[in-house]
Amino acid sequence: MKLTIHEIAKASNVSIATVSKVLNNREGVSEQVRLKVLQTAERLEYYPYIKARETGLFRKKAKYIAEVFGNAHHSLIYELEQGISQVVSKYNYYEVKHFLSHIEERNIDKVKLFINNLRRDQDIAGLIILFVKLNDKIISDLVHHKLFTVLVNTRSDLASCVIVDNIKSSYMATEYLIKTGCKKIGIIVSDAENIDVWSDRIEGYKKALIAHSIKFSPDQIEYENTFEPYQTKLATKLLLERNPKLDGIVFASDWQAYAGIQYLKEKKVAIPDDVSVVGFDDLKFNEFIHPRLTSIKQPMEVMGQTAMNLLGEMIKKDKIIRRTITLESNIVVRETTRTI
Amino acid sequence: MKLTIHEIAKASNVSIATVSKVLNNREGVSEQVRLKVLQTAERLEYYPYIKARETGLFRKKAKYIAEVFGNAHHSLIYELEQGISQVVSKYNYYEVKHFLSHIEERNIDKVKLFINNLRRDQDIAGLIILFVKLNDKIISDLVHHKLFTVLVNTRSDLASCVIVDNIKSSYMATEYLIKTGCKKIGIIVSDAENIDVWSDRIEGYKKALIAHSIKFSPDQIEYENTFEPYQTKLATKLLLERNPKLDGIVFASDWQAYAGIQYLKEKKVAIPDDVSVVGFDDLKFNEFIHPRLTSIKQPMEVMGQTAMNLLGEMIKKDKIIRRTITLESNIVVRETTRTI
DNA sequence: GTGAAAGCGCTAACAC
DNA sequence: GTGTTAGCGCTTTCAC
Repeated sequence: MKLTIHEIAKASNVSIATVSKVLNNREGVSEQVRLKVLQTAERLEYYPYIKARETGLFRKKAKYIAEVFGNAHHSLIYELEQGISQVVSKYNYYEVKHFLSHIEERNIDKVKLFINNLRRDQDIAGLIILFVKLNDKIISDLVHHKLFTVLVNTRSDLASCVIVDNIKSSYMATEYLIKTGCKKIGIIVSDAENIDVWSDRIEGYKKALIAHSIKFSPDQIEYENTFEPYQTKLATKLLLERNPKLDGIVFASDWQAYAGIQYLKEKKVAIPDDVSVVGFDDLKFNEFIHPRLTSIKQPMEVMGQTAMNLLGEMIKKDKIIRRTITLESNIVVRETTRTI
Repeated sequence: MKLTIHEIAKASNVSIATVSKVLNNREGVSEQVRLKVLQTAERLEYYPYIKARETGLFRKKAKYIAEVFGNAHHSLIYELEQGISQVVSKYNYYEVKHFLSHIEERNIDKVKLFINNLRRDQDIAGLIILFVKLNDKIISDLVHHKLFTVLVNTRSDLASCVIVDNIKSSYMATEYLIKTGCKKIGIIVSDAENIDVWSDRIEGYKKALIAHSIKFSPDQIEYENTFEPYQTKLATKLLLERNPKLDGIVFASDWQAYAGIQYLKEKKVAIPDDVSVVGFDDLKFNEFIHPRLTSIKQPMEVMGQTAMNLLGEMIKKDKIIRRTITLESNIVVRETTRTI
């Protein structure tokens, strides 16, 4: 913290201005001086104090992208982050600060407070918020402060969003079960309020049943928020007890499906013949579980790329863009469902 | 970027010094003025420019912890990060910047360069390097620059380390197979050079064989670096072909074990009776795979906590500590091994 | 080709 | 209680 350009200026018998020029590869310095300065800088192991550099008039633009993650399986976070990073490196002077809200004890209010505070950080070039449902007030505040923001996996009319149509995806999952002959289909889903994903998946599920004239009753929905295998098995048990003729289950996440499948296997329920199962997320493990899990795959990596590209566009044009990009999901058919 | 204390000073008819006092809750301002300033600040939506604040003489201490991750399964990264964050929040003025090197295309040189560059960032309070094997030069540079550093999952005499004894862990895994009756044990392991973990696991494996007077030949080692299921299955195939009587396999990671198990099942090899299997990492998924995977569990979360505590101690005492903390691992016995 | 001086936004002595 | 002023470490005119 002590070594400044002054020291190295003195040591090289030049002015601080000259040192600055050399260190920044500016013109107008004789090769001789340039070398001398460079050498003493090297010798003294001088490193510029970046913040000071950035405080000046000549201040560089804001420099980093902040990502704020809500609750999600870390596999998804990982893939999303991969996508973001790939694109960020193209705008290569940005770094990414990564904030995880589940670290904050899943406390959505803390997340909101945190995001609000982010506005104060004038070094943020842009913000990507993932898996966090914000109210309109916060979003409009962000927009109002011209903090470029892209929402991933939540919808809002007030900001740019990158989403997959979860209603459609869930419709697809449910319809696939119907087409493979399921007559009585249940759904196990979280109702944590922080993201639209869950409610959308319920809606898509219902729509599919209705579209195929299949009776629906609220009994066919089981809510499970903990994502603990034990709890999920319990949820599966309850769902089955309430619906003895159940022959298909949509799990709103693969991780929950694993526990559900385990329960079914323990009860000697044949999968897919007695009960078929579809999950969501298409985790890599799906290939290893038995039977291999049919699941809805969402293009997480691409979503990350898309979000960052959109953000990059805003930053470049220095203008808020309000665009909703909906990406397609697809069903990866494996062994927990019968063939059509 | 425009609104500074000058503007709000002018708007409130006071000096910038007064504004600064109010905004920093300093004494010596009349309630009247304080209120007025606060109100105009609110009205004009002023936020202090943090960097300028930190550039002054009065400069705050360095403010963040940098984590640099090498290659590891994201489950492990997640747990480690959890541990770090839990402790960081106790030193609550620190934030964590999180850097992932696999984003950098697994290029270890880039990681090293990156870490070297980190020295320049005088705002770093401390550095936690995980799953990256650094040469002595870099480490001594870090130390020399008084950049407080803790290494996780790699050893070095030059810096503080938090590790588990992988030789011992692997010995434990191998010995367990021996005790359950395995006579011919192979190991499938990565030989990526970036961490000691792999070589240690080979060493522990060999030691166990020797200790129990079991013949070892290099044929019993199969290297697999890609972590691709297909490649790992191939590795398993090769290992079995070279060692027809093989009745036990140590996989140096659970993820690889999954693929290996899948291969064995495809070949109708009974697990654990024909071939027993032990993995490393104790991923959560182990409960769901069939047969449930026996694995060596390492206390990732605790390692994160320990590393951050150690770093915190250095920062607090403003002094480099060179301490190696070795945590214990344990074997979680499930169904891929026979009972003793 | 080189250096003096101003200024970035902020805080903290120290006058008034 | 309030304002004046110096200074943080750096870059950038603009004279010399």
